Amino acid sequence: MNKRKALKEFKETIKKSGMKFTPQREKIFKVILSTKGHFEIEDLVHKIRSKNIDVSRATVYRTLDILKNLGYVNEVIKFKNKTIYEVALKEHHDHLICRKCGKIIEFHSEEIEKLQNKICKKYKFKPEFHRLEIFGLCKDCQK
Amino acid sequence: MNKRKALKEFKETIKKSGMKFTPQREKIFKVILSTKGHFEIEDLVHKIRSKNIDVSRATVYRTLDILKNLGYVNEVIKFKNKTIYEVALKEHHDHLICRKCGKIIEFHSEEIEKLQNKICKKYKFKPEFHRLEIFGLCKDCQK
DNA sequence: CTGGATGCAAAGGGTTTGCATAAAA
DNA sequence: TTTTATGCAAACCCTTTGCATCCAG
Repeated sequence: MNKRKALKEFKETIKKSGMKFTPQREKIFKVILSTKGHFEIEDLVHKIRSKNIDVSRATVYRTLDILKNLGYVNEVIKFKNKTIYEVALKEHHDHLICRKCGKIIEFHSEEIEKLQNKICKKYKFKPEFHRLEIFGLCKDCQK
Repeated sequence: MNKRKALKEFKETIKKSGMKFTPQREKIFKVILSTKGHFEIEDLVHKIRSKNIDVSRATVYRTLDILKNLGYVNEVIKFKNKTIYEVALKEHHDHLICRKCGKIIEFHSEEIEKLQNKICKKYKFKPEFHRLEIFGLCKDCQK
């Protein structure tokens, strides 16, 4: 999905949800769209500030919460009391997280997903989303 | 492993690591041993207080950190900025977490573990531990 | 004795919130 | 005009830390 289209869709969704489409929300959304991979709120605030865009930290937090509820971003993990997010536009995937350098490698395994569904069925549990994080040492940090 | 034995082993481990075996550490360890399933620090503090045991919150935090490093407890998840732990005496397992009532169901799948190892090999990643959390609605909360 | 452990209270750091003001609709 | 959003700063909450005191080894 291209950015123009995504923005338009976001505008409509926001309005349909009874909220207002403000310049701040537009700006935050745009910055997130241009973000590759994972980010934390502080990153966002700095990125926004460096573009001479005026949005308060509080608004960034409030908007992130909205974006999470609308499904535009996912909370990946709470690490050292900081929340790490990711843009939710790509396909679902899981993470290998290097304990040493912090690198995050994404992977996807249809086989694992299938096994998860099997387990949920067994417990009559209705899955909505999941997180699989494998911590360890990446290729470079094993040296 | 019974509690007496676990405590003895803990005492030895603590000493071997060059730390002191204090009454506070003993008390905290005992309370954790008698804990079934998951807990958060505040639970621990209250449990300890209700037994008229004097241990400061700071010491509980410091001891939990030691227990984590020694492998006696695992950090399960950070939820609403609170850390949830579990006793690490049982076999490794993963979690189904009910988004509505907060219930945590444990499961284990050897098949999933094997697939994970396969993936790590592919990325030349050396896994140390992992977390698989499936969020959704438990049997009761689907009604 | 002596160095690590404890308790207290204060500081930290990310996140949330109350309130007056601003601006979408 | 009405209602929701913003900005600011203060409040929150979990967690960490500095320091004087204590105590296990």
